[in-house]
Amino acid sequence: MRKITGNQHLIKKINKSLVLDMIKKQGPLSRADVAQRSGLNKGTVSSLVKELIDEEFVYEIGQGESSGGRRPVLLLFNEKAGYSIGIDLGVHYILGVLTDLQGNIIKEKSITFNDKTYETVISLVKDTIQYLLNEMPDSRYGLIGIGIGVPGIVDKAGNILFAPNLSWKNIPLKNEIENIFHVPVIIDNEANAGAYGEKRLGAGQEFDNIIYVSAGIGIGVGLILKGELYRGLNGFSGESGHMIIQVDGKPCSCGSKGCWELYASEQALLQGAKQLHTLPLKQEELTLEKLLELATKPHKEVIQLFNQVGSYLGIGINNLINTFNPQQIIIGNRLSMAKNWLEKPIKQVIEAYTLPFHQTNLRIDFSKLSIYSTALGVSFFVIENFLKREEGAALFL
Amino acid sequence: MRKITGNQHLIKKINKSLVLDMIKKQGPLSRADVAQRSGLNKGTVSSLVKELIDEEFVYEIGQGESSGGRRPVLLLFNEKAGYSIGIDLGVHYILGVLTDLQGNIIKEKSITFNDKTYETVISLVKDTIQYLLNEMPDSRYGLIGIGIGVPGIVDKAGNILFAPNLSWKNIPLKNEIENIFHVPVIIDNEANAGAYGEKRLGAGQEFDNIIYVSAGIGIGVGLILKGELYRGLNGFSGESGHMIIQVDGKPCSCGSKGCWELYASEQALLQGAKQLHTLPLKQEELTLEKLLELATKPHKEVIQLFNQVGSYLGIGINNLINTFNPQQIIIGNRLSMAKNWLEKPIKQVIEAYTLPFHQTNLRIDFSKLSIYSTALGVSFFVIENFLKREEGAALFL
DNA sequence: TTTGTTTGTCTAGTGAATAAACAAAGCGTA
DNA sequence: TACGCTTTGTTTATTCACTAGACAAACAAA
Repeated sequence: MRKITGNQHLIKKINKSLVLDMIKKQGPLSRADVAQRSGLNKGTVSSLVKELIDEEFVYEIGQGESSGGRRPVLLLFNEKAGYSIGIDLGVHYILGVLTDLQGNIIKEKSITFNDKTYETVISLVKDTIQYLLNEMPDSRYGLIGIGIGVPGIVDKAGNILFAPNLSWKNIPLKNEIENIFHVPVIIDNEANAGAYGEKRLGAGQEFDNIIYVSAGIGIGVGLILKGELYRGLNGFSGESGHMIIQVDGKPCSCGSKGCWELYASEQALLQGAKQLHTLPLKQEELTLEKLLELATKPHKEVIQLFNQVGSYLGIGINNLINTFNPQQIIIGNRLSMAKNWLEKPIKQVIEAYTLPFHQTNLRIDFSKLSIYSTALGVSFFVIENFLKREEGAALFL
Repeated sequence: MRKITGNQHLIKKINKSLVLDMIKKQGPLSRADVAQRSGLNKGTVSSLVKELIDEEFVYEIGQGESSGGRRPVLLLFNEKAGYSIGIDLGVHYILGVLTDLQGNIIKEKSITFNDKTYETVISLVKDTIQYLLNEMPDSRYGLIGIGIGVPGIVDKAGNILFAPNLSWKNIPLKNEIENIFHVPVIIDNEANAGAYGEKRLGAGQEFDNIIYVSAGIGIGVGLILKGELYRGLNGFSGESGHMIIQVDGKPCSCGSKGCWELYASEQALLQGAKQLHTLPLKQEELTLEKLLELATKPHKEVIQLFNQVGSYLGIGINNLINTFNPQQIIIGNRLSMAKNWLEKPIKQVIEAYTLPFHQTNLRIDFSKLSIYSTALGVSFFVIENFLKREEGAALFL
């Protein structure tokens, strides 16, 4: 049993990481700015900045305006010191992004697939990574890692335990990718990644208690609590799609009945559409995209369908709000494309049902990163992991 | 904007608190034991222990057995260095405990009341505190604080915003008690307190991700995530009793419909009992205690009633498990008295409905502290708060 | 008795932070 | 233009907490 003990090295890590974080998020700043804002001594800041410059995480961009004295030397985070790759592995598509250390997309590549066998898909993933790798500019640290978001249950060792919509089981994905590319690989659930993406780069940057609702074929949830992703005991948190909202309701493939995602997902929408006989579509043409087209026409019954799905989304979100008292709900993944028809019913349900105290200071937003939430999220996992290792932990944010 | 910076003071605080914690939980230990287990240098431990002895948090109990060399001096946590008072303010009762710093109950007092007006009840609370205060032994630090758990929504400033079952609104309880007794006062929701009590002193000591289900007149939930109590943005988390498990179900006094607690609480049980016309009880005699008596006879229909409530409890717990992936569920508050009839249906529902991955390494337990969960929980809040401050905190601004 | 081990203290040294002095570079005004 | 005042960033001396290692005391076993 080893406990964490305090020593000077820990202090330095904390402070160095604080300084870097400040330059990263609030830059350009002078050394004096950093000292003043952090409360650290000027000398301390100087010495920490010197190290950061040596490591090429920070550089000087020249002098700023004087306010009556010597002109400051402005410092900027060197977002081009290394690059990260994030892969959103969906049920029908792969979206890969190459990002710099600030999370800016340098290059992206997306493909769709129909053959879901593991061999086929994983080969496409490798191709995508290789393609992005070829496009990567030279830099001090090169490729710092690869992140992959998957639609399924992932354990903390990076194995996909179960991905129902891909029909995959027990896949040691992290090992496989690490063995090929020889960089750290992070595998996480698509909803967790999306939540983190929105928190760090998207709609949730100002908030610390966020529930990200990934409404796609099913529903997954990513929880940002106290500013950090909450993963649960084994990393399986967020399977709220299988929350029962209707006792003895529709049977679900998970073995339960009345699960939320049976009423509020893309699948629920398409099921509902099948029952409509007034649609100018063949059964095999039924897609979310087509329904969105119809809704814009506008097609009354389709809009009503969206509204109904929105109401059910609101029911589950109500449950989550009463339990978590979050500051923000972010709705992401494919259904967020239907914002125009979902937003109102969701908000109506919450206004009517959710406890009044839990509604104060609460925001309901839609994804800001749209299709990039997950890919950027995993990419940012990799970046933070890298900076932590290089710098020492970002203990306090 | 002030950030937390690292300095030597922080190191010392971390290490000192580590040493104290170790002696507290694993004592009696020698200085050498502490050094070896913590990884700290022997000299460092010696100097920290010297301070702790000066502050009377630790004392030497004499020599232990030698294992072939000089005999060790054994150290023990001085749990009598101060005392804390915890009050469980229920809907019909007040339970007060005086505890030492280890959470042992030195004295307790409970009363019941029917007049729920604030003035009456608060006067009883004050009497209870005063009674316990009179019983308190002399000690270095005396009364270190008072904690009060209440059945309602409490904000982070210690105001009771809303306690439906007491018909209270906007009560600045913390201020009022502090002004009388002049010690730090902590007010929290009854479920949060119960969760913390079980985590630190009861059934949850070994686990870090726990959901405590306080099943009383209504249902509240206390969340222990990553070993810490999660309170949400404003401190309102855990109102899962108002999770909708039946869309368009029974109307709830909160304005919503189909809330969990309408089907799975003490109130639900009594409602159900009212419908039974075969009971040898008058309407006004209907209480949980009477029903428990009947169940032991055994009375078939009453047992069935308990089973039904258990099943519904299982439904909501299923929802929480799928969302949180906890390691342990603890069922507490009054309904835990019905363990014999509730445990089986709860476990059956979970086995049948909850995702299999979420069931591995999951425990379903009942409260170990029984009626003391909440009172001990708030008392322990006070203790931890005190120890944090005494050991040179001032970390957070 | 002797030898080796364990405990706990003491001393010297290290690393990181702070305070304060200082040099460099600018502005403003007489 | 000259001088004083500000602001920036570096340097130096000091403080503080921890570590390593020496050491004395206390003990078991041979």
